[in-house]
Amino acid sequence: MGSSDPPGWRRPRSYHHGNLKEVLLEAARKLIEQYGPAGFSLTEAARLAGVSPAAPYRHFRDRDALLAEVAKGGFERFAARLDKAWNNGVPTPLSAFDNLGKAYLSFAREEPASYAVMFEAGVAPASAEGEALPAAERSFDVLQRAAAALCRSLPETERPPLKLMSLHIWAISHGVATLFAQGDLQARKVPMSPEEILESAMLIYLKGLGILPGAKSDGAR
Amino acid sequence: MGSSDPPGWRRPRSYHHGNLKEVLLEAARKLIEQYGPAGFSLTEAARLAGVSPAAPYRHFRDRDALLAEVAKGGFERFAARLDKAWNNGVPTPLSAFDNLGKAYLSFAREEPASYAVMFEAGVAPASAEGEALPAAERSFDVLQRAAAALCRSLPETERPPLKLMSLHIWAISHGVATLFAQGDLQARKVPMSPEEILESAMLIYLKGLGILPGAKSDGAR
DNA sequence: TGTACATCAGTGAACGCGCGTTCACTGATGTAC
DNA sequence: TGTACATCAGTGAACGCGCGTTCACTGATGTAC
Repeated sequence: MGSSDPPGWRRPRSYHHGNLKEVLLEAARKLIEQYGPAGFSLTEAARLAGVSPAAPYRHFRDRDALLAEVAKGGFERFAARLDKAWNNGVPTPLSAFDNLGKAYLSFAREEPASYAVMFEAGVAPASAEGEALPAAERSFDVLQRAAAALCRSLPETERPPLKLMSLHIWAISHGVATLFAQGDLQARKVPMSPEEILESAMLIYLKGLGILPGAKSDGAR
Repeated sequence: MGSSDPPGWRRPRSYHHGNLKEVLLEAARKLIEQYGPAGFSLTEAARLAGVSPAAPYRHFRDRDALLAEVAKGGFERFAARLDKAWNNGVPTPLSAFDNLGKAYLSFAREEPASYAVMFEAGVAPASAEGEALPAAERSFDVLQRAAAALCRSLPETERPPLKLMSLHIWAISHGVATLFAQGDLQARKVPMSPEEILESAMLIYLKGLGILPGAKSDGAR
């Protein structure tokens, strides 16, 4: 009936796949998850998508272009999830910050391939022409806005340099994510969950900044 | 004159190389630094060492065995350097801890290939049979001893779980090392050195634990 | 000190394989009239 | 509504390449006597 098909999604019919680009990206992510960014093969991704090895070249200039799109898509979803989790610091900056950390870890766990391509390989994400801020910077921007909001409870003279604080938060999150939350060699005999490790580290860090009150024994004072 | 040659080191003569194993490991590290652990090729390492592609098989069972030895050697040097930097907490735990962090970063910078194979790829380091504690655990053990020493100034009731604190320290160091200190895409438009980032993060973290005194404005109290 | 011989550490040619990429092609789709 | 045609998105065969690995080999080294 309708003259226009529903955009983006079609059942694979016969000759024309209709959905190949997205399917190839997903196949690539699956392969990268197993073999790493350098171990991934365009031919095998095509095989996994059920098309001939030449088919991907209708959608990507070459192997590197596909990898770059994996990174780009990853950064976009990453930025979106962080932003949503932060939720403008509502209801409170502290609870929102906790959500932000959890979102960071769950992205790294659910999309380990994207995360690896984004931060590990020397792959520069394909910069979409029309985009003002690359998604990578939008991700970092969420962290920076969170840091700023957390600092607002502090007298101005005691606030740390915003950029530096954001880098700290990023480094701690990234460290926990890559050491403990990445799939493969999961459970390094570590009895705690990545979320517990990250949250406790952040609590101590925020205490160190004076954003949270100090040790419990101090409460009696 | 002497009936026994100096062990380990000989000038490459003709047919017998004398030093091939170590040279191959170094060539591998150089290649991994450029192309990553999965992009490294045994054939090219042999070429770089100036021997035929079959020669490596006199020293390593296969490609994976060489990679595992890169990891093992890396962990050994890593543990040794951390241990030396920590120096049993002398002269003071705080200054020694600072040295420890710097040693962590300089290892990651000077041996990025080793560091990548150690922590990035799914490579299990070849466990030398006679060794009690694998070098990987000895590395972590240095962090744990440092954490313990730092905590000694704290009343027992306020000490954090040692293991957790060590994981925090590891995660922060690893995060800074992989995001900012690894060679390739150096300088992510970050105006600070990795050392500055790590040290400032650690200072705040230690303040949060009560090991260091709080914010300056507190000093007047 | 000299010789015989086992062992060690290389060579170089060859193999089968999967990869990235290209090419001329063809079937399906969408649009103009 | 129907037909002609341009365009899009696939096919499948082929290429050259570098890789990991093996094999029979050979030159150098070290040891026994």
